[in-house]
Amino acid sequence: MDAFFVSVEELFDPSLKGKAVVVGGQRDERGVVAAASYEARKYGVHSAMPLRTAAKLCPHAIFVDGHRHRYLEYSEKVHGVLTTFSPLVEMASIDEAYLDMTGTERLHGPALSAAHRLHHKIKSETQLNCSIGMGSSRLVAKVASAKAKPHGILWVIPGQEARFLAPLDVRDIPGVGKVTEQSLLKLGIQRVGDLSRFDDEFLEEHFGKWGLALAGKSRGEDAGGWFVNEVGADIGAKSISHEHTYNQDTADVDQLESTLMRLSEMVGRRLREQGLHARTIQLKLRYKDFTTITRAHCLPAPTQLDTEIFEQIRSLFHKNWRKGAQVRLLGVHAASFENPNSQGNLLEDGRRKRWQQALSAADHLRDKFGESSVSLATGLGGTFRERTHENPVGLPGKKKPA
DNA sequence: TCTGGGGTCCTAGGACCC
DNA sequence: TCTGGGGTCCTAGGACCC
Repeated sequence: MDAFFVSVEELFDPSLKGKAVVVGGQRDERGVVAAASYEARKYGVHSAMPLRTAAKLCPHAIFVDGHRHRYLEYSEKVHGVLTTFSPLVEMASIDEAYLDMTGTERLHGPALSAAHRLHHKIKSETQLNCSIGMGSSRLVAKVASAKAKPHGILWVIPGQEARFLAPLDVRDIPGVGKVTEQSLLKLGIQRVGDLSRFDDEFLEEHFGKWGLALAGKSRGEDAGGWFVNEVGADIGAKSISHEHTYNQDTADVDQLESTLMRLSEMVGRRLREQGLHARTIQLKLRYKDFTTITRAHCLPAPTQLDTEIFEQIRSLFHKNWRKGAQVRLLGVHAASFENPNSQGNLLEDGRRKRWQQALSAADHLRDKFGESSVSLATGLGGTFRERTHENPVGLPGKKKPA
């Protein structure tokens, strides 16, 4: 999708159309640009740039908060259209998908004309622009769609893959970021064509497994461990996490613990929604100076309970936090999903079951009355922080009896 | 310029086991 | 008396993507 978040926001507020728009937060907030309109990009604004930098580069830009649920809703609409073109659809992200069009000629005609009809249908059904890349591998299709933007279609004819890629910057290869680009530059490799002239063994020596993948990519192949699945073989999530960056760094234990409780609840809730049980619980801690640590603990049995997650997180936090140090960010991460093997002792099982019931009741209440309607007390001196719509992470406020 | 949030994959070392 | 080789699991960190 082209400038997806911006385009969706324009549907909700048509006055944004044609203007410099930055999605991701307000101009004076801590945060980065999630998406910028083409108008804003003219001023050098791009995604991942700090909001404050964007405000300096483009002072007249309109800053809009992100609305994830809106994007998910439109992503689902797009997905609906895609499935009418091929049964093999793989959503690669919220605004990106691969379609395997092999064998659809009888139904949709030649792939290029199918692409044109898809282009039209996406626009008429969602009012959004997209770009389409066509190729014999995912890599080629993805790079082609990037080159087709905005609102274009680009077909790389089979056999022409290497020729299409050769003049492009290595940075255009998905997976090559700043670091890899610099390492390649030191070897005199700037374009994909330069890369393809080195043999596989040389690249493997320098970059290990990744070097071998790079060699394949320079020829337009997916091989190398990144894109080996069949299109449409969508795999479930491997981890679930939530994190929060404070607008002001803090060293207030109550506030920090309150945030960890909240994040644990959010992770627990999503585990239950997806019927998952996690064995590894990880804390993320970023200090004022941006140094970041992660500390994980592996549970004897997988869990989806807020209380068990928070218990681990709380202990990891107190074992690792430099007392009094200003904290910028906290995160809670759950991974190593396993089936719960209920062979613990019966007493524990009964206790867990009751928690399970209490939590799904709480989940229901949150569905009905909003996120802030239910919370577990953190048990800090018999009080908890009130959370309101304006104060979603439980910043210090008036205290209520637990 | 002062750096979000939610993910995936890879590397590497240590513990532990046979 | 000073040591192998293969495997798995756990933990920490980092590159990268949208």
